[in-house]
Amino acid sequence: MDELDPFRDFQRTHYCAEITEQDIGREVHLVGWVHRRRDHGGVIFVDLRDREGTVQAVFNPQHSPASHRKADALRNEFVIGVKGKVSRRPEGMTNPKLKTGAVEVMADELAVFNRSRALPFNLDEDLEVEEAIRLRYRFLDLRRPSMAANFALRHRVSKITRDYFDGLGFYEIETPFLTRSTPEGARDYLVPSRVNPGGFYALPQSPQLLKQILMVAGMDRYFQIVRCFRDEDLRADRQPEFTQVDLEMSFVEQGQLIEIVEGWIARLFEELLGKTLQRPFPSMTYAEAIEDYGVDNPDTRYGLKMKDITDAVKGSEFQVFRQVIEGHGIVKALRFPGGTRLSRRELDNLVGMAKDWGADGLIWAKCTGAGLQSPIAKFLSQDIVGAVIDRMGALEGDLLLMMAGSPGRVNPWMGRLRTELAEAYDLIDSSAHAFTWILDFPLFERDKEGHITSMHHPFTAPREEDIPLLDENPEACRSLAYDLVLNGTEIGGGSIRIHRVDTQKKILSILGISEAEGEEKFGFLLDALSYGAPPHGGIAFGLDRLVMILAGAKSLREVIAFPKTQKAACLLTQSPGPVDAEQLRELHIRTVLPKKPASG
RNA sequence: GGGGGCGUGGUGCAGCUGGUUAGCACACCGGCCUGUCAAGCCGGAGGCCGCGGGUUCAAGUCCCGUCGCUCCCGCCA
Repeated sequence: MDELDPFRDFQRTHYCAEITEQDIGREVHLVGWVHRRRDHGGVIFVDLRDREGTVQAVFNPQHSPASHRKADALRNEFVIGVKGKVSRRPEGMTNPKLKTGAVEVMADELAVFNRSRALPFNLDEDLEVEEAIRLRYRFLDLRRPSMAANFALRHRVSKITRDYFDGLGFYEIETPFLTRSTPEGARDYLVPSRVNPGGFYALPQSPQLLKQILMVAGMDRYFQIVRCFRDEDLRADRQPEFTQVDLEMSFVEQGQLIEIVEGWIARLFEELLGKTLQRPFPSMTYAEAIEDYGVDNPDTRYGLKMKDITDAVKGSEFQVFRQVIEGHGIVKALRFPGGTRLSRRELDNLVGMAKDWGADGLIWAKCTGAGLQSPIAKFLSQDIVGAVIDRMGALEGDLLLMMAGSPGRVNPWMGRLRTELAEAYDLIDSSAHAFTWILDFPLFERDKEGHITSMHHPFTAPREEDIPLLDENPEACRSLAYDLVLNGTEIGGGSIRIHRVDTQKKILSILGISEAEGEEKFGFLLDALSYGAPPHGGIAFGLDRLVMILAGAKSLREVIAFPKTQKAACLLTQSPGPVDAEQLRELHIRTVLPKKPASG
């Protein structure tokens, strides 16, 4: 076996990708990985790669017989050092695809610091490789230039974020990971306490209460780039541990906070994408979002807004409409311009899709010169057809898609139909970045069991003018909560908080949390609020989601160095894994595994 | 918890209504080659078709179960 060279007295002078025509004639010392080797029998080319990119090293037997001989043994991903002079590539040999394509390094010396086994997958091509393999060999996957670029971007997002908030007088303050479980929200990750038998810490879902306490503590402006944990099922845009840009300010109102956040986002886009964002960002109320888009995170890169046509179809002969309207349901419609070109098969697919979601049906109607062409046309009088066309602003060639049912079901389904249509018929400008603030969220909502819960969280302040509603009709009460949506993804959300202890107690009581329970779970907050808490509010952003969008990635896993799989496992470290019985004993823990069906 | 997709040499894929020797590209190994850059040419090695069961004369192919990865619903700001 060939000897490896010691790494000694080898001072790197440049990153590979930094070599330019300015360096021609200069001696450079480079280190990195063999990205690819091309052996022509005589001359050998090696694309030498480091974090920043690649440069071509040339091993010529006439120029340096010893290093040429040594280069013969190089293979992909060997770790080497090259000393040599930068030269201009011969006429016609430049590679315009490479940043360093006009130059090359004529190798005088080659040092081989380490070898590599044959690779489990190809690193350089943007071929799709099964994600399980990429994750298992994440150290190789991350060497791919596109991944390196994602982390360079992520670093710059963090750096700009720190600089921006520092510039506005925010303190970066750390909050504990070992904290206590609070009700509401997501499932907690729990950590058993060795010294307190039977006691558990919870990893924070967000530093919510502690940042409010920091405001009470007079810190005035706080921010943190902080890991948060939620033990819920994963999605392409949801990991069990994720990073928030979390901030909180005292003596602030919604408008001012929004302005500060927009300044930050605009700076990120300006510096990272060279894109100037129009400010202020557009906004709509929660009620408008639901009315027009069916969801509270509308993708505003395209139209296809929907409209309520309940009153227009009232009195129709169509049984489904009649029954729904009698049952206080709604009928909503969406206009797809030019949609009459859809074939019967395509329409059936749309209907089938809606039924897969659980919808009772989806009704289509083509606007033709001869009126509405639809399976339900015979149930609709001329008056009703006229009213619908009028309401929808439908033109000849348009397709109308209608759904009837309770608002809680029809709105999200129509919202989903809208995105499916936009995707299927290519209505999305993928280069666009459409921001929308969603304002005036309801303070409360009802869960499946009919219990009243906080829409945002229990510390969100009601709108001043809606406070009287707390007693009469809490569900109509709007809050001072706000979300920022980008291209249909919620990237941040926050609120003005309750700073009066009496209001906070009232909210808890509406939520059905008894005084004793409130005292036990949030006593420290109630205490803090009663010692001169300043008016305050804040917001938190999903850093991973933001970086994902900036990087144009389809999954969070592309911008997280060591992400979890959908089953919340790390394929690199094989976590979660078993622990010793002794460790469990110390923690006063006994595991009870689910029963498996008896085998044999 | 539920629904969809995928699983075939190291990687990416093909393999028809079940049929005899499982194919292609890249990677790998050996050889040739002094200007390539996804180098090229010649040759070679490499497969328990995820795993288990079933149907059948016969299963990569059909059925059931299971495991893994993934997308979505539920859940989650």
